[in-house]
This record gives sequence, C-alpha cells and structure tokens, in this order.
Amino acid sequence: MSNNQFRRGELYSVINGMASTAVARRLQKNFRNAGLEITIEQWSVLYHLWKQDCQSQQELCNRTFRDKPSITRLIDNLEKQKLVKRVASKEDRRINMVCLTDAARALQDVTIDLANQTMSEALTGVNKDEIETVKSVFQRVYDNLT
Amino acid sequence: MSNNQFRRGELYSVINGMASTAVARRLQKNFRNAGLEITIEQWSVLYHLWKQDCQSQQELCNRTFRDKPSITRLIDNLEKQKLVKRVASKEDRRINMVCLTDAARALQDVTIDLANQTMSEALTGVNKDEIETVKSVFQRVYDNLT
DNA sequence: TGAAATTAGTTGCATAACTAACTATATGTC
DNA sequence: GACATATAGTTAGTTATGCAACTAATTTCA
Repeated sequence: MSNNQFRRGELYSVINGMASTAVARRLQKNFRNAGLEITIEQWSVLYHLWKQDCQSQQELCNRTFRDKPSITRLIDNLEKQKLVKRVASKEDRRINMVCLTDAARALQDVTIDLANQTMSEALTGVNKDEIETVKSVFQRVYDNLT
Repeated sequence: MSNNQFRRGELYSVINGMASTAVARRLQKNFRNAGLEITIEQWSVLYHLWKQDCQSQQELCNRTFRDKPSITRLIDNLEKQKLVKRVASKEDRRINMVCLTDAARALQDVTIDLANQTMSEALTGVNKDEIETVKSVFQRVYDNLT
C-alpha cells in the first residue's frame, strides 16, 4: 500500500469524524442552552422548510441528504412537537406536503442566529477562500458518488 | 441577518450532510458488496487498532472522536463478532485494553484497500492542495470547538 | 490514613441512521 | 380497461449517537 493511499484512508476518518461531529455537538449544545428542545437533525429539516414552505417528504429527502425512513421519523417527531403538519396533496394522494406551523416559524430567526454564531466560532481563523475550497470539494465528492 | 452569515448556516448543512454521508454510504456499500459484515463505525475503531494494537477504550474515544458510551457499545459489538477482546490492565484495574484477534488482523488489508478505493473515487478531480486545505480547515474547526 | 475528587467504563433512555419489506397511489403499455 | 411498473411513504429490526446517572478503581491532599 502506498503512503499516499494510506493518507486517503486517514482522510476518510478526518472528514467523517472530527469536524462535523464537533460542530454538530456544539450547535446542539447551543440550542439546549437557549432552551430550545429541537435536535440539529430536526433543525436541518426546518431550515429547508424556512427556505421554502410545504415540501413533499421526497423533496426533503433530496435536500437534506437523508433516506425516506429517516425523513418519515423526523417528520413524526416534528409533528409530535407541533412544528410541522402533514397535508395530503390534492393532485397526488401518495404525497404528504410538509408545512410549517406558526411555532416553527417563530424559531427561524433565533435558531439561524445560533447556527451562524456557532459556525463563526467554528470557522475562526479560516478565511473565505478556504471555506470556498471546502464547499467546492464537498460538492465534487458528492457528485462523484451519486 | 447579513448575507454572509446566512451562507455560514448553509455551510453547516453542507459540511454535516452532503459529502460525509455520501462517502460513508459508499464505503458501507463497498464493504457489503465484498461480503464484509462490519459497519464503517466498527471499521474506524479497527483502523486505529491496526495502527497500534491494545489501546484503552479512552484512547479509542480520543482517536475516533467518539464519547465513552459509543465506544463501549462499539467494542461490545466487535467483541460479539470476535474481532476484538477486552483485556483487563494489570497496572490499573479500571482500564480495559482492547486488542485485535487474528480474525480482525485478517481484515486489515482488504478493508483498507476498499477504503482507499472509495476515497480515490470520491476525490476524483480534487487535487492535493485542496485535500490539504480541507484537512487543515477541519483541524482548525475541531481545535476551535474543543 | 482517610475522605474527596478524578478517571475508566457501563447502563438506561431518547433520537437518528440504514436496509429490507411493505401499502397505497399513479403511470404506462398492450 | 387491465396488468406491470414506478413512485411516495410507512414499518420493523439492527446499529450508532448523545446525555445523564451510575459503579468501581485510583489519585490527591489535608
């Protein structure tokens, strides 16, 4: 095995463990400290609904990079907390449109502020070019594998 | 909220969802296609034991960026599959040294090859400088938050 | 030396992930 | 129109994660 290849295995560990876990934990902690009961996974669904309300579960799967059972259960839990409602589509009765409640709309500004603060903290000492490189690399990695 | 801040929230979604999920799924699929029954999380523990055998659970926590209960259960499952053994330390009876079995040693080459192939596939079109930038950014993000 | 604090690991509980198998609705084709 | 196929979503079973609370062993220090 070449040294270069071994570094790639190592890179896998780095990408999948270190930074994303640390950011996720910090954001979750910041939500909790602010008295917010939502998980970051639930937040990531709400994030896409704030950008565009009333999406089908399949659209949320595509946008959050999750599979269908994961979205089913995230929506189950969000519905229990009265943050979203499933509304049967009239055009296609297979489809549930997932729509925000007023309670969820009230969370938008405060939670996005917390996410921005968390990311600012995480990205201290990282410049814009480096951020653009990370985004671009991740986009290519995703495209290479899907 | 400034436009720049909003992009940071977006970056969070990108980092935590897109690339790492895609790589993890592909690697898991490649393991399964090769008839290997281990999960990528179990593999990541084995990876550190291949680098250095017989580490305490706490050392594995630090190296894999997982908390203690996660490691306890990963080791439980690896022990069920007879890939590791817990060996009580003689110097400090609180400590379990986690050691590889022959069965686990036999998995090293084939699984690391699969990981390298998967990463090569994922990183097609990404040059060395960009990889170094990603690693460096992730290291700083981790340091900023811990 | 003996009580307090620290460290290593486990257990319980909740949420989330993936796979496979399932139901129900819609579409396409003969 | 009817049967095959595809699509949207759910359910079941296993693994993994995070947090809090716990036990047991070790260290600190008064």
